[in-house]
Amino acid sequence: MKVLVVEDDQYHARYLLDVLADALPEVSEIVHAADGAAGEAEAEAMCATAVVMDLQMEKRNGIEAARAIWARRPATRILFWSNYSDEAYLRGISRIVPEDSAYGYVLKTASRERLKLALRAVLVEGQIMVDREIHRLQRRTASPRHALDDSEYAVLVDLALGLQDKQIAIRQSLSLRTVQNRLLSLYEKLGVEADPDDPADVTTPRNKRVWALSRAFVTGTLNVATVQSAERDYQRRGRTRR
Amino acid sequence: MKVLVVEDDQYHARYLLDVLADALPEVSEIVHAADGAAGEAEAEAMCATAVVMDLQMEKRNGIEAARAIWARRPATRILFWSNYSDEAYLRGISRIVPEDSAYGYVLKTASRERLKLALRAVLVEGQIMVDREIHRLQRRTASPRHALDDSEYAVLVDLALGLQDKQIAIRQSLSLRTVQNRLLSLYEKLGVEADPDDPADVTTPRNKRVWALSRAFVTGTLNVATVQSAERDYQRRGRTRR
DNA sequence: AATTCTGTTGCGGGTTCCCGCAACTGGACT
DNA sequence: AGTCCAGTTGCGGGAACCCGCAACAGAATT
Repeated sequence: MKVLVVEDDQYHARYLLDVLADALPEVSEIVHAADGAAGEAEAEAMCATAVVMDLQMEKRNGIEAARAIWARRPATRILFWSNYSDEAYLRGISRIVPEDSAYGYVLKTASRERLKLALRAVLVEGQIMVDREIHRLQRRTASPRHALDDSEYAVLVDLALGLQDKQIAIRQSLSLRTVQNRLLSLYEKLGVEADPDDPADVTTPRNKRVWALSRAFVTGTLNVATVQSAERDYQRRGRTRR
Repeated sequence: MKVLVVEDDQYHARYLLDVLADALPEVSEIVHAADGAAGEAEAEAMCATAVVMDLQMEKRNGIEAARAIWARRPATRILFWSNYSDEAYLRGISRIVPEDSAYGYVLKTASRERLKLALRAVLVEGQIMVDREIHRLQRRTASPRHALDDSEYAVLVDLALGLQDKQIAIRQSLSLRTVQNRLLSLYEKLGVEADPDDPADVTTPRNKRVWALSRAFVTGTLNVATVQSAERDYQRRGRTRR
């Protein structure tokens, strides 16, 4: 069995290689790639069936790399290993994971034992394994209170690009007023609303649009990697076409 | 000599303690704190004269912790050790470093040798030492092209809070129109401007306000920690007073 | 079939935003 | 003094934004 490790932090990579050798004696070959692009190329070159993938990397983040790998070989087993229990990352992953393929998500704060367990469960046994911490986040995301449904999320991303309501409406094939309704529920769910007890908030209310974006970043609903991807996507799709 | 290490990533902390013991044999006591708040308390308790500080930590970030420590003991020598060459962090640091106190900034990507060198230079010799990578950023920040002048930065932070022009004007003691001028230069420096070749950008231009905020996050001019601090500050100052 | 609910859409108005134009200030250089 | 220049401020208008109100459709419930 051949395992590919994609991780740009040298200390984490060393630790990971160590645990990997320890936990999975049946591994015949371990390759280490130091960024997403290299990981993609290496996965193709070595025909990796199992990958351990960091999410936050300089050149090309783990989600984009995983999507590319899965596009070629949907059966590849990928264990994501990350610092952050970031909603934006989670949303990104659940969006790209193919049907019937094994994957996992372990936080870097997990113990060595739990990491070993996850490595075996996902890479060898082909199970799905998600860190309990993450799973809690997934619950919360699915709960009605602060949940962002997919269409709301799409509007949020367009908002982050700075698009105005009309353009969002066109891109999402909705009417202007509907987009504005989505924005209203976004504001509510992100906790963007004037405090009735604060006179300043009432007389000159805050700009909800930027406030919402700000809160989306702070709460981890949105992150920089997501926005960058969206921007690239917009440059390609939104402008050359149409 | 007593050294305090404030670092919440266990692997990095272990590595750091190892290098520290190796590089500085004259150290009599090494204490490790796992987050900013604990670091602050520990610095006070052990009368630390030298600190190695991570920037990005869960509970309380390194900048706030450093400010608290320096407020009590301005002579404390602090070496910041961080993953990111983030403009927002750099700006935060240069804002709080006292006159005549030693500090340093080393990236986690630096070699073991360079880290040892920095440890000795800052903690023992009391020099100022900034990673070349960071220094380049500082240059760029100081260069006229993309530089954000302090007052512009203040306006950017207020914008991130969602304040409208009028309120920013009040907080900064400026006229409305001047704030708008600051915003104009912000837009320019953050690269927020319609592309004349793109018909979509011309007919329905993007919302500059949110676009600028978005770019500020992507370029690292602003980060989540900064916005959170600003929000706390606003809740306290902007509303109870006035 | 009647009804409630949820999501979508149009309309209209009050507000903020973006920014061109013009005037004024204070400092720097000739 | 004269002149230039960068920074600040007022004015005004067109566009976008926020959102209450109301109508309508389809799905679910009774």
